[in-house]
Amino acid sequence: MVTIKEVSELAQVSQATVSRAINGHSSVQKKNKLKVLAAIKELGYKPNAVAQALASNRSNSIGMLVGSLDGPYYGPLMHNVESTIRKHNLHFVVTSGLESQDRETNSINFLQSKRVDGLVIHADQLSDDELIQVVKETPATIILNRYVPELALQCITINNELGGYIATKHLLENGHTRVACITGQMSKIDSRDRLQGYRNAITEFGLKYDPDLIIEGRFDHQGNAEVIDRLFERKNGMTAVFCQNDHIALKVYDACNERNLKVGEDISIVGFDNHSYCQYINPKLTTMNLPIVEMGNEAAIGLLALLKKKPHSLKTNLTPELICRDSVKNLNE
Amino acid sequence: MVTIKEVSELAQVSQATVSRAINGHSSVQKKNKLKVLAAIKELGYKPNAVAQALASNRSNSIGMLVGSLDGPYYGPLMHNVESTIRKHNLHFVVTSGLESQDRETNSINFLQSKRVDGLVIHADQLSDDELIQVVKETPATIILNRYVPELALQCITINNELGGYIATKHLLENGHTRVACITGQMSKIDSRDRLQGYRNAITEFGLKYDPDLIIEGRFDHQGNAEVIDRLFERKNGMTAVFCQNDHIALKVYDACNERNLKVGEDISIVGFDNHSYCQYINPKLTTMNLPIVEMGNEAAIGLLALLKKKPHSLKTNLTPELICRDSVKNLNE
DNA sequence: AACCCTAAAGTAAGCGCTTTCAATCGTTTT
DNA sequence: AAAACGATTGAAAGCGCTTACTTTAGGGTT
Repeated sequence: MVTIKEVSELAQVSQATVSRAINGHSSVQKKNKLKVLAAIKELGYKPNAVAQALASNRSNSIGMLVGSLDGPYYGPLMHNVESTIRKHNLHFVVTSGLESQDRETNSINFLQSKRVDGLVIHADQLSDDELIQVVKETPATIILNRYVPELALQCITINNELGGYIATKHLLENGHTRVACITGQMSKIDSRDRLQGYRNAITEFGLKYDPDLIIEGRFDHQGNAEVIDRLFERKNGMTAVFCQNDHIALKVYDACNERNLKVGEDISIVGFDNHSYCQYINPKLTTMNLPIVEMGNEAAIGLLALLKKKPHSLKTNLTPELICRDSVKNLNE
Repeated sequence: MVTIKEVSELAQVSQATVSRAINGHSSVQKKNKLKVLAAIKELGYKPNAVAQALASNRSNSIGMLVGSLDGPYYGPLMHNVESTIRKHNLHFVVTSGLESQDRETNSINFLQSKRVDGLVIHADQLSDDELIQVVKETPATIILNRYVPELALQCITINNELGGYIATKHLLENGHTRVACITGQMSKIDSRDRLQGYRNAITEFGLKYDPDLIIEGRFDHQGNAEVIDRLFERKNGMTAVFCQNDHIALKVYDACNERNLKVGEDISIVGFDNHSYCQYINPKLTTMNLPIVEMGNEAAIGLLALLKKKPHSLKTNLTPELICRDSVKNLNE
């Protein structure tokens, strides 16, 4: 590996001058700058980022923690953060937490040990305290999908309550009065928020909140089939169901098929997440689109502001958007 | 930030001993090791990975270049490489090349400047020469989905020819004799390989290769509709079509719908890629599954071997697998 | 012509760690 | 008991860069 020393010798200037030339510092004579550039080219010199980081205490890179490197949610999120970051000549490092607290802690330690200048964190398992601790070490940190009061200016969340409200309202506006809701795990704040949105809509429409219409499912693939069976067995007169995510909605499709009920006709469904398969299933699923792109962009913008220590006003609570497709019947017509 | 110096002072040993204790070197008295560990805990010391890397010329991390951080192909790939890598206590850094040569070069430079110990590269645009150059600087490099003769032992590819053969054979075995093939861009090696597999199968079954049945489409979303129209207009008597990827297959579904042809009945289709939506469309698409998981694992295993300079025998040409669903009719019955 | 300024360059001290080499010390060998 | 040895440790020299601090040189002042 060729070092700055060799460059300085070939260019016949000091290492300091080479360093200044590389980093676009003022006060380097044009003549010398050209000599340096020529030498760099001739030797094929590439600065050692490790040494640069150690000496300058800046790494010109930002780190991101996501739940998984795979999947329809994190993919676009990483992509959007990265592309903005990159435009500002910062480099991007991702690690995954895999919904394990150890892994999340470990990943953040890794990023911090690499002395990233900033951090974008999407953590499920870390406690508020831990997050506060992280921010203490890496002040330029943006936290996604979590609200920590002490870090209010650095948190970006999705307004799940509003999302639940919009989804439910859509059903109500289409004339449904018996709208069921299958939640995710109630241990998750997302589930509770979406359910609250559901309640808000129900109330707004002068209906009564009926626990018979509510059942707790799971966001992942486990055991929703039985839950849905139970919901059907309740004979609660439901004509529509708001599923708190698309996986659940898919299972309801299956349950309807088994019972010879036609989705979008006998029973209306609204999902949540706007998973890519929503447009391929039959009938196409009406669902809530998560503002992932927006979240990625906001995160990057907020981060850049933090790095420059500029005051910034983040959009901190993003609104999901209703995507109307074919799984909801309008009873008013 | 607390440094090794402070730890050494608190533990009343030299920095060298602290360093050795941290890195699990032999020859550190148990007594001292405990003192060091206690001091580390008390101070909350975290080693500065940047300094470590500079001093040791090892970073304990490996880099990966993918086409995009988003998407159903790269997601699992990253995930699988990462999980194996992580088990070996190495860290993982990804960057994306976005199918631009500049970006790919830039990304690799970034990773090399961070002095990653090894590299996994999935590059579309880099030339063989550039790849050889990269390997010269970072010998522990695995190249995905490319075959560079000079780097034969470090390349892992998917056997597209075999995949095309298997897909076509499946159709032939189901009694189809007029099997069309819609290729990707013929400028891409994948397209040519898959087509060659098609030819092999056709020949093996004693049929004649008929250019009337072949048409060049695109792997992405652009313009396949017209191509498919042209194929249909040829009135070539086709009863089945092998689509070189699932996007194309999806377009053929649309074309069939427009013509009131029933997929899996009037016309049989095999796709390629096993995109997640394949199981959600109607009828479910029979397609070739890419061995992405296997590729990720092989890459990681190969990389670890290279790092240890152990000889290794990589599985270098992985076989896609036929996933039978409902889009192929058996004419023999 | 003596003086002062300032832009540009050089010198050298780290950044926080690893690692070579030398020193120390309790043992074992003869 | 002297010599030799191996196991631990410490001292210190870097790793390749950045950056405060100094020096130099050229230009403008008086």
